[in-house]
Amino acid sequence: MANPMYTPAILLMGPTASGKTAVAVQLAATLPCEIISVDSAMIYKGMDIGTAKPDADTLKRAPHHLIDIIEPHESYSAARFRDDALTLMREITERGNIPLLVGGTMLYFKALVEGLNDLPEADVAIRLIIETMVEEEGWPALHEKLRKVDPETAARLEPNDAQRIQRALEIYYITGKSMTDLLKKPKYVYFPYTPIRIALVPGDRAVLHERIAQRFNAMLKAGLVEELRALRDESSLEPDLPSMRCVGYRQAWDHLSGKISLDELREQGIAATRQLAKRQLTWLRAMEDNTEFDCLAEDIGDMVLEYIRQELEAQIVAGEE
RNA sequence: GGAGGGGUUCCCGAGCGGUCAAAGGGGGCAGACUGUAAAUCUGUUGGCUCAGCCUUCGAAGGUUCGAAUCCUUCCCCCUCCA
Repeated sequence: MANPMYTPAILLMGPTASGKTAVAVQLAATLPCEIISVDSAMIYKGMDIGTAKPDADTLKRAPHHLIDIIEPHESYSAARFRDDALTLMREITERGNIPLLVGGTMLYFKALVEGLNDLPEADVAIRLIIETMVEEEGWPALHEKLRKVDPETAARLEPNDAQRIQRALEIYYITGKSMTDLLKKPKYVYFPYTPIRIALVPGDRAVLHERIAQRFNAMLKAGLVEELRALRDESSLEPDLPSMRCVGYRQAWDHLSGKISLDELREQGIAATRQLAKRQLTWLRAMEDNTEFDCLAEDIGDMVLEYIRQELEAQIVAGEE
């Protein structure tokens, strides 16, 4: 079916609690597509409640790729996502289906479509060394070190931006080259698809905030704290793991450690979710070529479906010319 | 009924005669973002015709050149003794 010149892929983006899953499931029920999750939290096995993972029944009706692919003590990356997603997209297309990428991790979308430069992957040993240096000297000192080997990157990073300073130093220690130099090399963008980009955006932020609060309360009722307790019991987890820094789990961890009360967990968890949604909206505003839909609209699913149908038709027409 | 403590900008909370539109934190808002991204970081946060002016520190008076800061009365809240 697929015209090799115009292989469509649907990108469905939106902040947390915008109802992406519901729309995706509706699309999957109607169109010949397969869902790929674009979500840096749903990748973790056993983290179901706090990540608002679709339930077993939904997953049965509308299977999602890239959910439950690693353990909470493991880590993932934008680069791995890109590889995984491209592999899946090829398989899906070969089956005659359309890849439907759904999620809120905008860096993953960006890495997928725009590609990544050739940079070394994370190195645990080197990060450990850098962390030892931090304990002795602090981040501003490391920022100074970075300035000596990569002044351009140092100039654009704040002396407190621990994560990015660590990454820039890591790149230098592994390759002997500055991040600046490596980013200057042209990247080879492989993305043989014509994307249909859809952004689900709330027309009224206050309503989204209300939804977020209700959903977080529901998560607590559903046993978020117990879920985390069980995870901690069965494997040795640390609070600084990427999985344990996910919204909700981080606060639940503090609660289990006795640092905060249940009410504080509720309040802080809701606030952290709102802040996440805001950052996601900032990403969406910065991205060009998205077609926006008000995720609070009643018939949002139908509207998106209709739009996709039109776009697919337009692609076919364009392909025949 | 008696003895104390307190009411501060959206919230918590510092200030205790001028340098206070008022520290700090939270929240909000805006932004950044290349292998941790649900992460990490930055800016901003009374109003306006904006290098100035106006309105804020429970309420109303008063002292003073000048008060969120001192005095008086009143209204709330908390603790203790009855």
